[in-house]
Amino acid sequence: MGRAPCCDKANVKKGPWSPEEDAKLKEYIEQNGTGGNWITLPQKAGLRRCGKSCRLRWLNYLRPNIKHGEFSDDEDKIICTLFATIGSRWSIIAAQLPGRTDNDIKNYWNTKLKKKLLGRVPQSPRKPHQISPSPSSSTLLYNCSNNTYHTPPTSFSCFEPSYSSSFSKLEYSNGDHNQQIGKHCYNNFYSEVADDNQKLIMSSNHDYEWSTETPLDYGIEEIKQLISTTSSCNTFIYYENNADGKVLYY
DNA sequence: AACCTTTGCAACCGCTCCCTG
DNA sequence: ACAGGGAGCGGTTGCAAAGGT
Repeated sequence: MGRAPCCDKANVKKGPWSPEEDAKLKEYIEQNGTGGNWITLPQKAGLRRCGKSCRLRWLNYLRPNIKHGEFSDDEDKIICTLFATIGSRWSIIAAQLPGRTDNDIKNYWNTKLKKKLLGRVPQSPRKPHQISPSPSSSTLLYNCSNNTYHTPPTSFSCFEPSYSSSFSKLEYSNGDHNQQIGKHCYNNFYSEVADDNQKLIMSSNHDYEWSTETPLDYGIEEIKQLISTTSSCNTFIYYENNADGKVLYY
């Protein structure tokens, strides 16, 4: 026996929203707010929709100040930077891009930005390195101070990043131990490419800029070796599912 | 012009988180 | 401390439009 459905599936409409439904939802929320209860909202608003569907429609399309259309270069850079840092935490990334929704960014990443990046990165013939045991999060942190791999607590989910206004510094704090694990990762910050031969580099003074330095397209062993000779590096993140085995190196 | 393939995006699904009783 | 339920999130799907043959 599974969990109870959030709504009466038989009596809710699915699929694209009509202009009439949009108008009803918008009018209701503008007059009454969401009331903090999406489940009962559709009934109150006179809509035959699931509450989750209403919430999604409002957040992604109807709410004020939604920005549609092309993403700017600056937005691209921010998305790339944050994706390289925190992965597919679209809601967090969206929070840094006013007017953009997580769904928008996710779609943009999956359909355009990822291809744009991958298309410009020479595919490595190297097979992805396997690390065991593999974490459920597909993310490993390597700490060269003690030569060990570890998984971020609950796959980063217990981390709440705080960003400075310029995104030049990100910090993660662990709620239980108040650790600031992420901060030291940003010396020699390194991210994915945005243009031919270009790399987004975050320097030790926490500024970032597009650079034409040689790409860091290494395997795990090479990275480990590199780390052992690079004093400024403490940590890198290895995305195990990365198709071509690339490492995001910090 | 007709058909097929690709692309882009809105929306759904199912899971986890978190709040409340 | 625990269970239940709603909110929020990320992955995935479906479909219309655009592009290619």
